[in-house]
Parts: sequence; structure tokens; C-alpha cells
Amino acid sequence: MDGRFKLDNQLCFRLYTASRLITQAYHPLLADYGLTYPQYLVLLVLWEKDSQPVNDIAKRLQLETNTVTPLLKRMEAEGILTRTQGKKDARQMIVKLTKKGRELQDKLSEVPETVGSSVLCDSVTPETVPALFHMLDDIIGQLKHNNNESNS
Amino acid sequence: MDGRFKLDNQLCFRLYTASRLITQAYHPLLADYGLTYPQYLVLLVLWEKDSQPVNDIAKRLQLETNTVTPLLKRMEAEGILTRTQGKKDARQMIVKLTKKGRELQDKLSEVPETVGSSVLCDSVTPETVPALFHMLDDIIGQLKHNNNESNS
DNA sequence: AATATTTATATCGTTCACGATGCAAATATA
DNA sequence: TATATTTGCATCGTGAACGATATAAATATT
Repeated sequence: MDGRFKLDNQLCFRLYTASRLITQAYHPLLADYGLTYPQYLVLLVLWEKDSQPVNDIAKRLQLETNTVTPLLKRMEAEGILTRTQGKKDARQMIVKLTKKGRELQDKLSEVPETVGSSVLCDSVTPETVPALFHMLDDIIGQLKHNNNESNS
Repeated sequence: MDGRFKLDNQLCFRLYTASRLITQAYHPLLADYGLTYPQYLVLLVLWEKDSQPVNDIAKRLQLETNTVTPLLKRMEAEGILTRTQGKKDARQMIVKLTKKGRELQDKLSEVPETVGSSVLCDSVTPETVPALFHMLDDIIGQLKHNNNESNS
């Protein structure tokens, strides 16, 4: 059979699988606090810089607002954050962490290390991770560029 | 702020983003034939080996049957494949490509190369891809192992 | 042979992800 | 200032993912 179509030859399938499995690895750590992995990503963004409009959060996560808006609403319903209309620009919705949202950072302090260490193996070590990051960043940059190009 | 929580330090976020962007890259190529990326993956599996039970397809894609079953039903509705009860084991549903499903392989012959070449860049070249594959395979193997372990 | 367990698949509910579209506020242009 | 365009966010519909659970067939145990 044509080797081009072999699943094992495909980068995309590996990324797809790795991404799903790593989300599953987060699950037991986050489920205790009623969080999903994308919600955890939102928290990472807000812990870095609190009080941001929806658009900035979406851009940071490379997601569309139609993905982020419902996600934020669920987190608001959970009392993790607030969404208030911007004063300077009435179109913007400013997202702020609540006390509960900020406190989650302490409660989840073990998470990055736990997941991080669970991925380490023969070929993925503190020495090789930078090279892996570099390749993934290049791929992401390339795809972002190509995908945007075909939209215009 | 604690560097552990920085989005930019996280392997998982890179994999998550790369996976999503690559799916988006496939979209325009597959949409012409009414296919989604996961449906394309099912086709890759069946082109490799036609006539498989649901479970074998799910295992190959590292997915659960509750993800694959509805997916296969949609593809059946599109006339791409058939699902017939197994004779040897009446619990199994045997999935077979239709003529239309087999013919899609010719129509999509350009897809692997098109997507493949669109990710090539400075740090991702035919020379470095094997190393990237090796790291991703290691990560996948590690995660598969860890995730199964915590289920038992 | 009768009962228990495992296996293969399916159903259900929830949460993304995202294309398409809508709407109101802000900005640019006439 | 009136009109057009852009921008920020939201709504809607569809298709994954996946945890939890159900069901029937196959297999193992008693």
C-alpha cells in the first residue's frame, strides 16, 4: 500500500494522540476541583495576568471567542471568575478572577510538576525538551501562518 | 510569578495547539469530500486493512468505542462504509468500505503530501522528523502506560 | 447445565472546537 | 453629522471526545 497513507507515518496523528492522552493525564488532577483542561488553560492565562478582555484570552490560547465565551460562562457559574462589561469599550467583557479562582493556584500547585514528570522518558529529558519545544513552536508558527493565509 | 504555571513553559499546551492547528490545516482539503479529520483517520485505518471490527479501529486510533461508534454511523450514513454484525461473534460490528469509501483514497491522494509539506520549516525537516517522531512516540507510550495504570 | 464474569458495542449527558451568522459599540469615511 | 466599515462578543448547529452506564453475546466458573 502507498506509504503516504500509513497512519504510522503521520505527524498529525501523533500530535492528535499525544494531545488527547495528555489531557486525559490532567483529568484526575483537575476533576477534584471541577475543572476541565481548557478551563485550566484559562486559569493559567489569568494567573499570569488578571483582568483581561475575552479577546486577549482567546488570542493567548489560539482559540475563537465562540469557544471561549461558553467556557468562561461555565467558569463564571462555578464562581471562579467574573465577566463585567468594559468601561472604556462597552463591547469588551473584562474577565477577572474571584478569590476562589485565585486560591485555585495554590491548590493546583503540584499539577504542572506531576504532569511534567509523567511525560519524561528515554528520549524526552530536561536536555531534549528545549529542542522539542523549538520544533513544536516552529510547527505552530508555520501552521498559524498557513491557516491565516488561506483565509484571506 | 511561579514559572511552573507559565503557559509558555508547558509541553501540553504546545501539543494541544499544534494538534488543533493541524486539524484546521486538513479542513479545507477534506471538506470538499464532506470529511472531518477523525473520519479521515478512520479511512486511513480501513485503507490499510479493510473489514475490521469496531474495537480494532478504536484501538488503532487510541479512541473509545463511544467515540468511534457515532463517527462510524455518520460515515455509514454518507455511504462511505457499511457496518454489519459479525458472523463468528455476533457482538462484533464489522466495518467495511464501500466503493465510494475506497475511491476516496484516489481523490485524497494529494492530502498527505500537502499537509506534510506545510509543516516543514527551519527546525522540522526530513532529517529532524525521525527524532520528533521518536519523542512523540515515547511520550504517547509513557502516557498510555500511566493513564492505564491509574485506572486499575 | 446454571450462574457469574468478561467482552463488544451502544446510549446518554456534558464539554469542547469551530464554521456560519447576528448584533451592537466603536471607528473610519463621506 | 450621516453612513459605512470594523471590531468584540455572542448565538446556533454539528461533530468530536469521553466518563458513566446499559445490554446482549461469549466465555469462564461452579
